[in-house]
Amino acid sequence: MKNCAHKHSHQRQEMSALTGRLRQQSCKITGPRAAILEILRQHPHPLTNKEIFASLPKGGCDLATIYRAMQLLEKLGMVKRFDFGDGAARFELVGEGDDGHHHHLVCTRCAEVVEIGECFPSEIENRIARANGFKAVTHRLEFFGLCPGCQT
Amino acid sequence: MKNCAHKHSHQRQEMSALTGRLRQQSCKITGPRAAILEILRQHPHPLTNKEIFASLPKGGCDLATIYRAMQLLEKLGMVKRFDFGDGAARFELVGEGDDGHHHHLVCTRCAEVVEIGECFPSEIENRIARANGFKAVTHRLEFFGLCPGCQT
DNA sequence: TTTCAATTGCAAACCGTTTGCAATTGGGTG
DNA sequence: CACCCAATTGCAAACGGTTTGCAATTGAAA
Repeated sequence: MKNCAHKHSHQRQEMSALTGRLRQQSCKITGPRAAILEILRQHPHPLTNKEIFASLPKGGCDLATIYRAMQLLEKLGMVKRFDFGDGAARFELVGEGDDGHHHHLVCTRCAEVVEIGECFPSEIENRIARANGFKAVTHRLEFFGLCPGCQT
Repeated sequence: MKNCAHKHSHQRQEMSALTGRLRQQSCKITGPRAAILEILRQHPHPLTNKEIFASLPKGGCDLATIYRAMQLLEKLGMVKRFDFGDGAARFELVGEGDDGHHHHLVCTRCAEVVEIGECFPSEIENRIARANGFKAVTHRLEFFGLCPGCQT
């Protein structure tokens, strides 16, 4: 299955590399898209569409455009969608060749997010898949707790 | 942390035990609530509010009432909320004394759900918590894949 | 049976997300 | 460099799940 042992290279990707990936798919490099990619580049953390919207330079673009851009980027594998269970999707830029699979530790009080290197042991996942006859099994895993600052 | 080794006793709970738990909290045993508990008793699987609504005998109750009932039951720990990432919350009855913590394997095509006995190793969870100074750490974990019948 | 807080139904409000459509625009082409 | 058209955007309306205000209803304690 998935290999979770690799480092999640969070070194900022070059803008040219990002736009190149778009161009390869005959997608236009528009103002809104460039601005969105720039925001994602600057925030190595999962961002909601609304947060991206708020971070956009004045006169940014429509919220709907961000939703559409994130759908596109996700489909192209340039962005990974995360779900912290609060009803809002979050996105993180993914390195080329990487699948972006990793997990987070989220503070249930202040929403601080820490990226986690650990992953669910694939031997166990494989066993679960086999035991139930499932194929192409992945998992969604997030941790929740109280961060140092929020422990009363 | 959590003990994941116990069996998830899915033997149906007595209706009287359920209503008793409600009564203890000075909550009324109303028609809608009894009907909802009955549905949950009969379905040892995560159900959405809409599914509960649809399973209700004719002339059931308002959808809003179900939402309110599930909120109450969750607060009382009688029901556990699950999130399969499709935007709809799902609920399962929880045995008395149990915390209901467990996971599922969900078919991404037909939505079949299998309950999983395995859990994320608590030693690893503890290590993650300690390493980041977090307290009271839990996790949300679900598996997704193609069930035997959906593998083309 | 009386009584009152708890609960319900209904409709409107909310929130994140999607979509139809006309206007705009990137970027390959001549 | 001007042209052209498919790709993209803004805007507003629609959507699906969930919540809420309020007046009417109802358990169950006394």
